[in-house]
Amino acid sequence: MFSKTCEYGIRAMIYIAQQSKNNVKVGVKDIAAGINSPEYFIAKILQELTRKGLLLSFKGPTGGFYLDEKALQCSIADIVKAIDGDKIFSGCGLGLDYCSETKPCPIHHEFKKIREDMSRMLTNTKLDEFHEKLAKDIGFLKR
Amino acid sequence: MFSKTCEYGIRAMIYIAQQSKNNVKVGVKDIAAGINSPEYFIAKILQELTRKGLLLSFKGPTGGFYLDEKALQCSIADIVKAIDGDKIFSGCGLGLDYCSETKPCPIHHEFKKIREDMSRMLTNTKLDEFHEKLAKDIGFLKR
DNA sequence: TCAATAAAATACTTTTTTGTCTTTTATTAT
DNA sequence: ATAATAAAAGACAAAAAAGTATTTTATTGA
Repeated sequence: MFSKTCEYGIRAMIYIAQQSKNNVKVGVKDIAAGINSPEYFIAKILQELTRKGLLLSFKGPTGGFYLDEKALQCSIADIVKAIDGDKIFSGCGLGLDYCSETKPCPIHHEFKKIREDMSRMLTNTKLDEFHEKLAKDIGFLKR
Repeated sequence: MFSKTCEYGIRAMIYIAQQSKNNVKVGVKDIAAGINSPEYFIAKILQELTRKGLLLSFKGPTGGFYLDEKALQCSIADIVKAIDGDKIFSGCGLGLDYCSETKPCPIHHEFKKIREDMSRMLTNTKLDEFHEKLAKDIGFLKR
């Protein structure tokens, strides 16, 4: 469904959202341990998300990654688009470049509904939901 | 969504299903041209599907790939499982190994419905549907 | 029988994805 | 000022996916 990069990215963003409850910035090491991902790899992913403006960061001691009120409005769909692009939202299920309503592939219409449901779900799920969630849920971002 | 290998595989199977209307075996070259895929690559994929019993083939002159009545009962889901495995049907959206009903990831329940819809759709779509379809539809398997 | 045909098997190359490591830059607290 | 900290940047390595080419085996029709 999503690339590994994207899976790690979503998990990290949810983790950071949860941790941002108490306005605390979290470091890469902490995040990697929290979501069970390779440390250097997630670092690269988070830097990319920061560059794209979905995530905030601060260098130096007491630094780390964090989300402010505005960034917490980010949806899972935003993260997926930033990392995997929008193939999953608009691409043809059979990989055809010019598949469309007027020139549909054999399973275009069946796929459409599923893509729309997924798109809606990912768009409606925002990081601030996880911000509210209790600390015990964090464990479920690992393994 | 699916790997490139899987996309080509599905397209080829649909193409063969359509061509099997008149009990004609189709060769790799014909299939590659028909679905606009790399020739050697689709050959390898079809051999794998044949080995797994989803597709029938015959060597030598007048040989090629074909589907009999039984093989035409194959669903898109069967093809996906044979090529990409069942990650898309049962795997966690965030890539967690032990995500489950009792230990769900933060978006487990939202994902569940989508996975189920997709699974149902792919399972209910069988190759013999395409077998019935008109020849003009074939163009929509390319590009 | 034998030349032609077409899939099967297999080896190989390229590209993309995933993952690791080192150096640089910004920031803080002493 | 400066030592410590943590992200940013960028180079590098390994693994997986995608794609290509060659050789072998089975089958047919002349």
